[in-house]
Amino acid sequence: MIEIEKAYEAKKYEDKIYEKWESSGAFKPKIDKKKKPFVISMPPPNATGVLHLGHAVMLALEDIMIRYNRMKGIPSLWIPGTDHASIATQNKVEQLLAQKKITKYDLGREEFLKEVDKFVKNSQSTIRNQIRKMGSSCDWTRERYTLDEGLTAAVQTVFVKMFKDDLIYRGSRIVNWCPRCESTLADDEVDYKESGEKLYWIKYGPFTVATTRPETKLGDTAVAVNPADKRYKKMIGQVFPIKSALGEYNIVVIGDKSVDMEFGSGAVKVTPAHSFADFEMAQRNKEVFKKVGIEPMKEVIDEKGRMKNNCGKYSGMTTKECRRALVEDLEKLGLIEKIEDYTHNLSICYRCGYTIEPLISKQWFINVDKPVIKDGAKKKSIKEKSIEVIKKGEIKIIPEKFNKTYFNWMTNLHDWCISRQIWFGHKIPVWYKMDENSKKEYEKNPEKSRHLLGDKEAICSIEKPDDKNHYVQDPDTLDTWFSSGLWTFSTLGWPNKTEDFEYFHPTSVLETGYDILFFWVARMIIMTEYTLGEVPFKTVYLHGLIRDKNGKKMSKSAGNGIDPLEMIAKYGTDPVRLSLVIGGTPGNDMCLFEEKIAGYRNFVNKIWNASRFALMNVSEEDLKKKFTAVMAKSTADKWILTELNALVKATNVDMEKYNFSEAGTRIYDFIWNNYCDWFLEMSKGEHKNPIVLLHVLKTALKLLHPFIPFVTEKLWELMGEKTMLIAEAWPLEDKNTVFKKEAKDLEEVKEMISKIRSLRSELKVEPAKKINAIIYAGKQVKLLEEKREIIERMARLENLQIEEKGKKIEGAKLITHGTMEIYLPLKDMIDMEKEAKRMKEEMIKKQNIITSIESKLSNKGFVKNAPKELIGKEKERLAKEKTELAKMAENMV
RNA sequence: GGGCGGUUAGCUCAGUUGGUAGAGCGUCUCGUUGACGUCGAGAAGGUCAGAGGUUCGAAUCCUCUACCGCCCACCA
Repeated sequence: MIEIEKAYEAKKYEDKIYEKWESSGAFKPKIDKKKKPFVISMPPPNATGVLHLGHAVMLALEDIMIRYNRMKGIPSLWIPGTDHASIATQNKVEQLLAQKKITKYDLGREEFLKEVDKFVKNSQSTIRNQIRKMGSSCDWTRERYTLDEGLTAAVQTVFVKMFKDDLIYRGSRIVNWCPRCESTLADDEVDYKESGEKLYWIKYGPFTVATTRPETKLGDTAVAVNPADKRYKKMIGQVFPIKSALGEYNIVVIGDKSVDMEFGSGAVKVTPAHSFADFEMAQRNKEVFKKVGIEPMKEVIDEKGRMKNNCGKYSGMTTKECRRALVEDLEKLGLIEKIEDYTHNLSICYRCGYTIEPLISKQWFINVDKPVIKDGAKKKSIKEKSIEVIKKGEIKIIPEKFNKTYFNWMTNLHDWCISRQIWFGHKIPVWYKMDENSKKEYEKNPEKSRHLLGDKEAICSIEKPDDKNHYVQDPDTLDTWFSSGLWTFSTLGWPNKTEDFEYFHPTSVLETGYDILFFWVARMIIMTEYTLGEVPFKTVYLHGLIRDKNGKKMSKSAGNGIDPLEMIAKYGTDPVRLSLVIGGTPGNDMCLFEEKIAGYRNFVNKIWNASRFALMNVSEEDLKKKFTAVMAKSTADKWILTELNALVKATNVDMEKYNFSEAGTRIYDFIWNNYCDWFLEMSKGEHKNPIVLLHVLKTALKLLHPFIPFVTEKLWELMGEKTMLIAEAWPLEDKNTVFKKEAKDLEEVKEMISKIRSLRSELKVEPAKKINAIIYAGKQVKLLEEKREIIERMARLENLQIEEKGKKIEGAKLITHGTMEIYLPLKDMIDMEKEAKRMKEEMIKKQNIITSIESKLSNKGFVKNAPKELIGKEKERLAKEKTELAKMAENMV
């Protein structure tokens, strides 16, 4: 008899257990070249703040995978880390400084970066603690940071390699520009927001054009029409003077298929320097511009979103101010035909929400179409290769539906702009030669002297050029996704040929939310295939977003967010983990609400109490005994062991298929229904077998450990185990513990008890009231005699008479159960009339079932095509239903 | 505009080679039975969005429709 506390108190144990795991070295895999390792690179949380539910679900799922594989004896490595998240972090620090009325320019680059580092160190330690709170069994000795020394070396090495391969180039192109961040953004870093705008119809030489951005009129160099448009066809190639508030200017008419004849007037004003579509049109019509001597690129908006000094009286105005002023002036000139309300999608910065200003800028790009990766005799572009690895199945995405999304994105990928005008990040390893004067000028104000950074004598190298006095490093930093794209191998020590890298790469699974499939997953594939010529991981597991009870996105502003840490404090980590895993399927969003967590807290407590009961019924001696199949004594023992074995088998299949929700649900069900409600209840009588009681429970604890590591570990300890559960071997099938006949017999007994209980309840017999029963058991007399005590206790019977067969008992209620007849003499206790009616209804139901099975079995097609097993089952069932109905009919008379 | 999902019990969702519709929560009726009221026993509740097709048999496969959602593109 061992007694433990009445309820599980997570808070009391969790931190201590985590420390014990960590200090035992269990998180650190042993390199064993004979075994294939299991590796997950943890998606590094941004170094900006705190853990949210997205991280929590990520940590829960990855920990399940890692613990499961570790218990299977596979060297399992889970590398944690953080991402410097250049723009996000810089913005955050800028905001904090703004509260003190300080700008980054007040501090200067160096001082500002010191501030950022301070901030990052602080949030990193917060994040570390939170990852620990979730019970994540990651290897902290290998923790990395995208901006640490080693990773910086990896970033520089890859950049130089790409530069040498001519894959990276610097060029003036139209880019997404955030005037607030004063930086470029990649195409997929642009968000769209529906916004109510005006559509201005402007008289435009011989045309009328419609635009939402009249201020860009100052940068117009053409009007585009569809070459098939009869109205304008003849004008293509001609030059027209256009009246404006700043006097006249010339435009050329170009023909381009992308112009929609139906929209507006069918003629579009073209501002190549400030619109992606216009830029492309100008590219396609280069020759036309050349012929008439018009320079297509007329830049009128600067990096701060203000009108350039070539804009006369509008110079210095913001685009918004300019729009207002210009429209007013055009109205005075009678050039505005009409103004309509119009809704369209505004491009905004995904980090700060500010309106994007497309403009021409000199930036670094990665050419995604250049054939550069050797593949046999051919060379393939990084784009082609990245598509191929998914097509060939070298990388498997779960769920598969994302393959299509991935292909679509990858196919339409344009050259990737990788330079950012952000201070915080990896500096670009390119050096520009300058004479002394230029250098002085540049250093005085780098922001305004970018034009001095000439390409001609630029050097790309990690080291500063020898002649360092004449070189200035590129002031830009790299897109944060450039470094996170290298994450799976840079964290393993690459570019050094470390043992870790050789052994652990490629990694096994990349688990993350589907929302960063493009941002990160796709870029990892690109970068890794290019750099190493291998995949970064073999499986991509994508989880869904966590939403609130009404399916709404959780957000601070909506106030519907759930803080995982608060929930952990209230209910413990284990329930939070379960609530994030069970009920979720890969790639699908999942709702989370507090009641759900509370429900799993109940489950955790249930396991605790089942263990409490088991421990109360075993001796210290029992704890030391080792279970073997021969220790199974009773039918109940054999039944639960058979069920347990089926559970182990099914769980293994689910775990291998990444069906964690189903695996979790199944174990939950086993513990609660099979183990607690039946086996434990049965064990309260004569048939007690402490060894089986313990063995089944301990096996279930092992299966549950990846899901709810804390409570299972604690119970493991309480069961007298000296080694930790985290390092225990994963349960495997044991055919010696399968007892088909006994399992089936016990199911019969269970079913019988249920039927008696059900009838009692329907007839409103008080639960406490003991009643008599006579069972004609046929061949099952022996079984029922063995289980007599259990049946009596669980069905609340006073006097149980078991016979092989006998006569109908007048005035007693009959329950038919296959060939068995159970009579309950309840005459005095029930309303016989009502009961007769109920009985009739039941018989009709039975008759319907019989009819439906009969028609199925007389269907030639069914008999011919259905599997034999199924036909056998149906026949068996028909016989059973028929027997039962006959008995009922007999009893009615 | 292009693509992808979803629609199953009052609510949140499972349902993996097509073979008698499931869970949790909620509801109702009982219950102080040797662990657990963070509990137990029992019950009610579903023409699986709609229409057609394939099949002996469809929630499951195909086609169409409706509604909801997401992603990509971005038309001035």
